[in-house]
Amino acid sequence: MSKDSLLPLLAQHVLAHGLGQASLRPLAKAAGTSDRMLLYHFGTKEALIAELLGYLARTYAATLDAALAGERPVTRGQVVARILKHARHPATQPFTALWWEIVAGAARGVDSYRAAAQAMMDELLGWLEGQMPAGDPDPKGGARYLLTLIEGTLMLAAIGHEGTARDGLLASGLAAS
Amino acid sequence: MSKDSLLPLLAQHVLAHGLGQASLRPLAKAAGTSDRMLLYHFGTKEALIAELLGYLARTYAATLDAALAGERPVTRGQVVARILKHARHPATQPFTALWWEIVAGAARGVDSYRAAAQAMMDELLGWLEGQMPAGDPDPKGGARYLLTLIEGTLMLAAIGHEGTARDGLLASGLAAS
DNA sequence: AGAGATCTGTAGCGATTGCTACATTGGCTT
DNA sequence: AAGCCAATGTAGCAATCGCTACAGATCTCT
Repeated sequence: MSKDSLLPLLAQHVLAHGLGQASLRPLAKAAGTSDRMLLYHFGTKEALIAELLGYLARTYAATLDAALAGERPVTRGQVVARILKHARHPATQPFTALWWEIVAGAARGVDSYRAAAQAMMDELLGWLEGQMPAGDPDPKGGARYLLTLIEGTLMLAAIGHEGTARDGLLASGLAAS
Repeated sequence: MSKDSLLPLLAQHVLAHGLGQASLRPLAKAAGTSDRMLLYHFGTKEALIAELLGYLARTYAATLDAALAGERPVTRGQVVARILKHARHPATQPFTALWWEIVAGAARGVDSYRAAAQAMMDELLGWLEGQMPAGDPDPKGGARYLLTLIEGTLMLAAIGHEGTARDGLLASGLAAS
């Protein structure tokens, strides 16, 4: 059992139970090994979390590529709608919950959290830029504008303000339902 | 030493060190008392955190009212600029870091976190509605739109993507520098 | 003044934390 | 066959966790 085969199992555990409550023994149990072996492989819990965050970022990138393929949208609203549909998909929900934990860690200045958060946002931003409508007057700025709106929407939804988020999007003129 | 006099000291400690790492003995030390007494007053750590979150929400509301008073802006961009200036103020930074922890808890479904997050967003939304420019065509929807944009901007800034956030705002047409 | 309620310190419990020392296994090389 | 080295289990350490039992202290009301 190597690092690489451990990481998916560890990721599954933190997706289900959160990063904050993740301690070595439960993690080991979920991965079918012992705390002793986790430290043997990763050296330190901190290093384990850092590698795990990296793995999650790579997984997120792969998920984005796979789930969001398709022909290029015609309007900005369609771009937003596609992302939101993906983010709200039940299978994505555990990841969304974890995302805010990563943001919290990044906001506190923890390097590995910040790196993972940036990597994921870079990935999403790249996808957005590539999906901007063909005749868009400002694809680069527009992608950043949409990213900002999307993340604000997801945050409001995360705390139970989905109504506010919906009305905000409606008033944006993007007319995503 | 009563609950009410304890809460500000406890709040100061979690603002400095985060909610996740807050355990009874350090909290008690910061408040000049003992873990024994914290449990005497609040019954349970969970109840303590819940009351603390309520206190933080009330404090946030008071801070907003105090810091953001002034004549009504003329453009939506000025509304956004005023909020962002407040959020970026050094004195607000510890609260901003804590905010994402609250969001993470709310996203995981913890009731007290969700209640506090909603209360704070209600407060901010109310302030925004009251500050929308006089002739605004859609003050209610516009306030929600601005709230979404603002929170997205703050999130990107929290993870070190301030450049992306700035470009997104520029492309929004609100022209907040 | 005496009785009861309120407040607070001391000590400790059982569980969990990250991590380590030591011993053992097993396969590979020579 | 001998020896070496990576892999793994067992046991335990000191620290911390939330919480509780017990004993004084202090205060209030009659």
